[in-house]
Amino acid sequence: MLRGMKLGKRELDGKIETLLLAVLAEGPGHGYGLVQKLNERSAGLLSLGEGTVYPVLHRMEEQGLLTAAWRTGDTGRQRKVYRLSPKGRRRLNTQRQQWAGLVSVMDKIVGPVAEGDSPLNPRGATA
Amino acid sequence: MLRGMKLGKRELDGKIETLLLAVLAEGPGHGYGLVQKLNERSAGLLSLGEGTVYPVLHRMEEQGLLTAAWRTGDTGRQRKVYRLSPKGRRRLNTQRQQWAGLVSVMDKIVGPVAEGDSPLNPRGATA
DNA sequence: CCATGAAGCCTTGCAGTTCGAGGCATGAGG
DNA sequence: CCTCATGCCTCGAACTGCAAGGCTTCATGG
Repeated sequence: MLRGMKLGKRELDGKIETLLLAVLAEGPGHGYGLVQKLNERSAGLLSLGEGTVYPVLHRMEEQGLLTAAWRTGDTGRQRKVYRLSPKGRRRLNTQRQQWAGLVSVMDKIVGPVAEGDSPLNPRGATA
Repeated sequence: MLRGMKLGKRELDGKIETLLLAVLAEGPGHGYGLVQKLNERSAGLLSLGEGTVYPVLHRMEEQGLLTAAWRTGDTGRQRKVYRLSPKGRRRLNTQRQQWAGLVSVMDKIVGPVAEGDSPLNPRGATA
């Protein structure tokens, strides 16, 4: 099977924050779990390491987008559970708009992304 | 008219190369003109400076994606005219795929960009 | 003649981001 | 005891956009 190409190294630049905000908007979560959730949902296109995500979470907490609390999970293990703050929710909105803006620009200049033209389903691979 | 918010500072990260490839795929052009073309076509969302674009062009030329030639334009002025190389054309393809991949990931996790939800046409502004 | 502004090109330094490598601790299962 | 998965963290390298600044030529107006 023609494996979908992974995203380029810097393809994600600036988007990880948005992704985290979106996932946390569905409910609280801890770092390690968030990494897995993102990687799984991306259907193989993403393979983030923890070393990539943790600094982002710290930055976001520092900016007041997130609140963190230590919780003892089901396993009796200590986890740092992050929760979206009101400010974070607002940020998610503006991030969504900026993303829409980028899509708009790319559509105009690079051309729209055709249906079924994603790496998951490249043209000519399906017959 | 309700002006659409400009893109965030780093929103473009990594995409300028793609934009340039796409524009040059339509025909050769020189730096200064390319900057204007991009800014105009973006309908106000982009406002790139030359200091941003020139280094990218140099990098791309160095990588063999572009070929450059000094030409005397209509005004009798010297211009450095860039032209897409075969390698550049291939790169454009992979860039398009990666972009499609990113769109796919963002769709899955952040949610799809609704029609007319771009900063150019925000919801609730159109009647 | 001189000033101004637009067309054109360029470089340098700063700041922000991802990523890989690496390190530390706990609990479960062999 | 050892190893693997969970779970957290930090550091340095590499890349990128951006602002600021500088250079030259041509056309226009005073």
